[in-house]
Amino acid sequence: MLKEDSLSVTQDCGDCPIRHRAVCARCETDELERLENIKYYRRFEAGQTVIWSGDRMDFVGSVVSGIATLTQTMEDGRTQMVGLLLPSDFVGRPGRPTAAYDVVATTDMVMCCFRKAPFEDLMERTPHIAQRLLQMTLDELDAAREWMLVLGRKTAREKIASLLSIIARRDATLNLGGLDGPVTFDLPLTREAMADYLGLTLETVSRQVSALKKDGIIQLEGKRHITVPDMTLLLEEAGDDTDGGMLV
Amino acid sequence: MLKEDSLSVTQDCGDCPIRHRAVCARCETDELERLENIKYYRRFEAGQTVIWSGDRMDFVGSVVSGIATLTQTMEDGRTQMVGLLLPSDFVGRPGRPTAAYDVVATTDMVMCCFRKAPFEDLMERTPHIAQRLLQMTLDELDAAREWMLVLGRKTAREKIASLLSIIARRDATLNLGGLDGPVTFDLPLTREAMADYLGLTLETVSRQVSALKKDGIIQLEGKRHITVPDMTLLLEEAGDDTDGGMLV
DNA sequence: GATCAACTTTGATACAGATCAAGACCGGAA
DNA sequence: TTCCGGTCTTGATCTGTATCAAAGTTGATC
Repeated sequence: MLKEDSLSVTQDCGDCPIRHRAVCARCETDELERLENIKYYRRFEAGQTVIWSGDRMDFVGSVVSGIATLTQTMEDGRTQMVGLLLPSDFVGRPGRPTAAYDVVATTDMVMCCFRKAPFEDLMERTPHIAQRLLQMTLDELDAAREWMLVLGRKTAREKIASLLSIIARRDATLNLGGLDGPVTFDLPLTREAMADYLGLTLETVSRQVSALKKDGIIQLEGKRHITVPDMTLLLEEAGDDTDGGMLV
Repeated sequence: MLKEDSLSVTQDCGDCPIRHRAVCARCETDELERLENIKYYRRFEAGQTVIWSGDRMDFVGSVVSGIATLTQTMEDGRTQMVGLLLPSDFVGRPGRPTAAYDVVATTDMVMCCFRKAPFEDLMERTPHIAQRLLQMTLDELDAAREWMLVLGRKTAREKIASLLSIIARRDATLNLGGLDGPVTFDLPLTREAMADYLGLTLETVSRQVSALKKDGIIQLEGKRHITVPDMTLLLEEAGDDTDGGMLV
């Protein structure tokens, strides 16, 4: 089974993205077996906390379905989301005993977990796992840096447009591709969560979403269901370069 | 030579941090030799551009001395610094042909470079290099996420204090330790570069630096030489948790 | 020692987004 | 059906930072 170094998320084996992301055909079959042996699933409900910052964390894993957020909070309560975990994203850090961020499920979610110690052992003996994780981590780093530009230099309207673009893009590539025609998706975040991701207040988020709607850049059905008639218009609002350079 | 898996930067072999960072005693000696063979040095003057975003990049490397910045620029000129490269920091991305950011030397700088293709070959055959790079990249990712909190949720004054803390800390650990007594260092950045890092204007940076000086949190000698009489006061201004959790 | 360019500081004013406040909407429970 | 809590929208006002403008400082060069 699994004889290609595939980057895609759900082909063949629908249950466990990490197998596609972290291992490849060059790994020995019995290493795959071992990975299989230390794997287990955890199920979370919307709103449930996966782990608190500072807590002991004895597993790593990846999101199978649903969405989680990575957030940091200051003593006075100011909150910044530092990552949005969509299906296939990796969670946890080999070589560190405690969690650095709060991880919260924002929708019902399933994670595929590996006990950390055996996973680290395995990583030690299976070079391509570390190489695969390195690529994934570099991608996350690029995404984080992309987000630094959003947080530091973009206006509220541009921030909203950037966030919607990212969600639309991820949604489109995970499900039925095509960013050419109209794109439709459900917002997996509350206005407050969007605000925490964008470094804004929830009122500002609400106002800017309304403004984008009024200007015809997006269509709203209810509060969460969004249609983007023309993605290029949205990307223009986001202030991005016209190429498809955006990550996440 | 080099018989420990050392994380420190300049012991034993003063000329090339990457040897300490990316390799370790478990690697074969002849792999070390090969690493040695594909290595070369490049020297940059203050203000010189190492590479432009989008350009072909056929090397990876690390900073030996001096400081460089990683920046992103929007079409209209808005600029966000997404990384500060201090001695021992790694530059470049194995597995990607072009640079994703502008890299500019802000002081005279020396880099130790490796041609990318041979380096990737070597990485393929020497597992601990990928493992080492993974750890370094995870550290960078944490630093980027820490910075997202700064950009998204901190006030101008807190931003300045955060930046000064990071520079003071890096300076202290690279040179003569001790964050207990007063800490003295030279700012390696112009007010404009600080602004680009913090998502502010240079005028605001100037005002807030003056304010911190007036309040006795820092002392200024000339425009660039800074003394922090009491680091705990500065960290308080930065709004950080009291523990030493800050990264970079 | 004078000149010049780059960098920095300081002041006056404008504005984007925060804050405070009030309702509107919507789904679930009784 | 009504109530209720959570979520979202909208309005009025305030404020931190940007913007525009001018002058001060420093160090290099002639």
